[in-house]
Amino acid sequence: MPAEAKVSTKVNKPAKVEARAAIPASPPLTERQEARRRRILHASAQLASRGGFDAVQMREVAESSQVALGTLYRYFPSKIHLLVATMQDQLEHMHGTLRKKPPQGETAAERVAETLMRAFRALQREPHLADAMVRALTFADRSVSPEVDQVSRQTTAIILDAMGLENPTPEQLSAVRVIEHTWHSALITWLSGRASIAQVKIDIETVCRLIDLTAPPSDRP
Amino acid sequence: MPAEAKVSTKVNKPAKVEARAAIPASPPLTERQEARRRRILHASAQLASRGGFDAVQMREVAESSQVALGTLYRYFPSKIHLLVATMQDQLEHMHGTLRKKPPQGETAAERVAETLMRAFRALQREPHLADAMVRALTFADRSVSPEVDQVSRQTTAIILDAMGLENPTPEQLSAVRVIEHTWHSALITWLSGRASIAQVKIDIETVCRLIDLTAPPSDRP
DNA sequence: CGCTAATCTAGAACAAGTTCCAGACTTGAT
DNA sequence: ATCAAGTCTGGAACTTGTTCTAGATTAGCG
Repeated sequence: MPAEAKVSTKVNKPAKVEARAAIPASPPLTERQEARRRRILHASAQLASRGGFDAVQMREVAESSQVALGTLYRYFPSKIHLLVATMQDQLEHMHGTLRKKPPQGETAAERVAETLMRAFRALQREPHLADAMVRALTFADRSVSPEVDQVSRQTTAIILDAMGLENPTPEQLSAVRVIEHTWHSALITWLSGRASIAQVKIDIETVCRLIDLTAPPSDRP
Repeated sequence: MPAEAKVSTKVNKPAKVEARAAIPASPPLTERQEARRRRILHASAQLASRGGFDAVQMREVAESSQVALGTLYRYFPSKIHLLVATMQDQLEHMHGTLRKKPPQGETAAERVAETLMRAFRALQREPHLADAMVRALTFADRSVSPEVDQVSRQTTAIILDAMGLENPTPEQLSAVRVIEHTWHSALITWLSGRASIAQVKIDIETVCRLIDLTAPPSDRP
């Protein structure tokens, strides 16, 4: 009965909307829909790379990706949703890249710091894109929680990878949480010009010390 | 030659504006101007307390504070500036309150954690206000850097107060920076419903352990 | 093939932040 | 008291995110 599979279910909430999870669950998209989605994300990243958050204008994204404005909103119910999805997309790349060349450090703390600094350098290459994604991430309200959570999980996975742990203790998970907090907030201070790259480095290295602090049993093989 | 002292100097930047420092420097305001400023901040906090960030609408703020829209924008060049100024205002209160009853903990880490949790509980009493202020703070771009920096300095002061240190070492200052990062980011996750109050507590306590880690010489009297 | 339900498109319409403007009002200096 | 310069006001206008609508298209099914 349907045509192209439903993209998302809209509800008439007074002010905000909800979204479709970016996880490969949900109704599967047809090929053309998948293509549209890709075009949109590409346009989003492209525009963001130019002028950051402000340069990602929904009408422009729609035009660039050859899609009607209404369609854009069907795929991504708000600008924030779009940018968070863009971030998910970029994060996947990043995780893939990082996997290939695991960090070299001796201790878990060193490896995590190294990994985050590597990611940081990647962001420095596209500071505007970083701006758009991070601002969206921290500005997101409850209606974007699932997507933001997904980003958070992905980040956690990257950090745990760097630590090289199978069964992290609750304490270590707490440390990872704090590291993520620091990572996000440090990025923001850098993006808004209130902290230098060197300062971000120090902050990351500082917080990574928490890992040593929470590694009681065996850390070295 | 002038009338009421100039409030701020506007420049025709393509998209953004700049602001007057909230620090008691800059051209001093006349009494009526001070009163206007106060009315505006009050209206802002009031509206924020109701519906959070979205409820602070510039037209409403202007009306509530009996000021023309153009005047509101002369005092606070953007909604973000206004909310950050509102935060400065609230932080001063908070710092005063905290000064009166210093934290009881034995170690510096305990005292800082206690202080932050106290602040957190205060925010819980006005979650919408907290939402508006914190969202503005993290969404602020470069044009608001001076004001955001001021907020950051104030927060640092509160934490250092709690630590009870006169001459913090660079290491300790790094720890304080990381604590601030964690504080802001943890607040965001709480406000957006992605972390529970208990989780925030754990994160704060976890990061505060960094203080012990960076207190080499003498910590106990 | 022909249907039917859902999707997509183009474009208007609405909302809130921000900018502009002309005229009334204040202020400090002469 | 008068004047010049800067402020404040009310309101229109512009921008960009978001919503809505009517009609054209598409996908899968009988």
